[in-house]
Amino acid sequence: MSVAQDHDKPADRRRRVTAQAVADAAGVSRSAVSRAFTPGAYLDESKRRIIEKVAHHMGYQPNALAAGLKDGRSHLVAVFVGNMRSTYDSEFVSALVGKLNALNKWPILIDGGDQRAEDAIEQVLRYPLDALILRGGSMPRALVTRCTKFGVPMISTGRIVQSPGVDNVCCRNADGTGLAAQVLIDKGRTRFGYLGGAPSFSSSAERRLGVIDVLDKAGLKLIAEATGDFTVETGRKIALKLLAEHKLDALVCANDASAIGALTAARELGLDVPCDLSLIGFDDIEMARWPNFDLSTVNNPIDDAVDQVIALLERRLAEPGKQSETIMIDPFFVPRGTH
Amino acid sequence: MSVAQDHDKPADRRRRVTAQAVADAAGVSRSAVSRAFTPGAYLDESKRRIIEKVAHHMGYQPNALAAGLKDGRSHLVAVFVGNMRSTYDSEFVSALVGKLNALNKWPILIDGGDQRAEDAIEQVLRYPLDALILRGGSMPRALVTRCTKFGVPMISTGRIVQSPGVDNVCCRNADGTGLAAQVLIDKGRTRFGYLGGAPSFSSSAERRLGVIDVLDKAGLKLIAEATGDFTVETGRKIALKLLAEHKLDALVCANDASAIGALTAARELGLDVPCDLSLIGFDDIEMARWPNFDLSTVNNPIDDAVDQVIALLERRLAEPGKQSETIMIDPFFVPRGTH
DNA sequence: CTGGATTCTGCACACGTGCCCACATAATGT
DNA sequence: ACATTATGTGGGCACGTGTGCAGAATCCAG
Repeated sequence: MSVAQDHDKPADRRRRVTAQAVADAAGVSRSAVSRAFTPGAYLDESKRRIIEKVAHHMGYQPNALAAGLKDGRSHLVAVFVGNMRSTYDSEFVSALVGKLNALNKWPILIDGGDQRAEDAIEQVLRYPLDALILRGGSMPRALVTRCTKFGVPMISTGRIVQSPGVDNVCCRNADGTGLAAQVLIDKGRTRFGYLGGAPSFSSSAERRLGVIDVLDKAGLKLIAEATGDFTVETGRKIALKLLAEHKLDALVCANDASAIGALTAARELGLDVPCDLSLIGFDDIEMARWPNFDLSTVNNPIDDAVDQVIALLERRLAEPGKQSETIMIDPFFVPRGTH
Repeated sequence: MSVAQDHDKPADRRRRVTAQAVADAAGVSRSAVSRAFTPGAYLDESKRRIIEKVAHHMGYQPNALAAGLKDGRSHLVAVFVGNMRSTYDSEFVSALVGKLNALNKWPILIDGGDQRAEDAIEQVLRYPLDALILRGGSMPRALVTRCTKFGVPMISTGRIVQSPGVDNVCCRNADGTGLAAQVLIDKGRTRFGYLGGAPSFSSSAERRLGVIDVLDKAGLKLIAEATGDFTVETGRKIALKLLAEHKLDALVCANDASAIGALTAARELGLDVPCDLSLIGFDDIEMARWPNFDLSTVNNPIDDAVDQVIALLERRLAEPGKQSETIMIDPFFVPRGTH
């Protein structure tokens, strides 16, 4: 039990295997070990093989903290998620995490829904982050400038942040709902309603305008509208009221969750969807495809958006001082059974 | 443009503000700055205030990489998620992330569903992780031993990993489905079916046994069973077949998603739930509460489980050599409209 | 054998911090 | 007045790595 380790430290807490230990065991210098783990480095092939074998056996990997300290690049990326409970955000983050992993960038998740989110950001800035990715939600202006001051590149998606040094990836929301509205107009619908999300979210406002503009060109107007919070439960509650008070034949919703809530409400009220009422969502989450919903909706392309975020990240790392960009993504209509 | 920074380095890439820079600006020693950011440290109060002000103005925070390198504790926690698309796992991770953030532990997410997950784990081990948390899914045995070799404490939840140095938090699955089955028996149901998940997941097997044991005590047997993959789509497909081929009056499902699929199937087949058929899920995800499902289910307590994971983490960090523990969580029946 | 070219390797520095230690100053006790 | 204690401060080491540099080793042609 009291047998000492190779080194004479008290070693109350077991430390990591170090490059020096591997070097000693393999009978080479520490530099050689370091080179064995550096892709383009100059090292005799046979020696490299020996070192790799010994290292694997001892359970050695270069310490990423030390490496990051050396070259100022941590490979850590903070991901600030507005609302992790939201289905779309959750699908988005899932895709994002997968692609970051594949790139050997490590996503640190921060729950923006939490009260202490600001504090969390402040704390996580202690790491020299490669970037901070914002997914939806709203981050206080002050925090954005604070991050810029720390020199952390920011990439926002789902909400445009107008600030020098912040790159954006965003969906052409108005185009999306415009497409949907046009389909309904072509079908002969005339009595339109809009079921929005929280007004502080620009996406809901943009989507609303998309409907209004297209209606306007056709000489039509919104007959009724109401504001929810992007969730199924609230969507249902709001829609029950909206549909009872107004005789609508078309309802465009700010997102799929709201639309699914509205669909439930319509059925509870005895309305036949799509005969009596056309119903359209936004996002095209997996649930929209379920046979019991079969929701007509606007696809908000996750893979495209994530790819653009990754591309922006790589460009930004290659050229830290570059002009900030805003990439727009084109949504498209997905016809299913509710329109 | 060619104006040099305070220091005479070429500074092609802008570096972080350092403690030395703050010390120079505030007219104190670097040690003083360090102390200003160390909670219990000895420093004149007025001096501390000055330093804090200057530091905030310059955008200084201690570099967590350097600090971690120094004391061998990175405050990073890898979270390996079996399937981020699963609703329950996503709710679980959301809760876990929130509580880790509150503790100033930073969760690095790894998507276990991805092909390259093994490689990702190998790479992320370069960071001296405080711990590795496994949520569901299945991690290859070899990787587990590899992590242990690296001295990274592991906490598994949703699936018990029998290995020295791995702590576990797990639900008493059999008890849960047993409770549900008993309720149905008391209601007079006799013709039971079980809709399971992938058999490689121990949770599904345990839940199945829970039903069988209770049926056995009542002199009953499973009439039919089928195996899905925990998703709504597959649940529906399997249930369509199962319900068409057997005249059941009770169907216990391995999880809520399967149950919701089965509910859809039952309705498509014209069955009245709960009159003709009692249907019970497992997990109690948010969706189970939606009025259009109103699913009777077994609550698989997320908050309790996450709290236990956090507690285990803290105990493990306080005493790295401690015996590994297995904490069992008690699920409970949630009566709603489908039984 | 010798000089030069080529291939390989070890030394030592820097990255930014926390903390121990020695020391300086102020406060207190005899 | 001096000894002793409390309080505050700066110097410097260690954490583990990547890499420039100079020098060692090897090889080849003359």
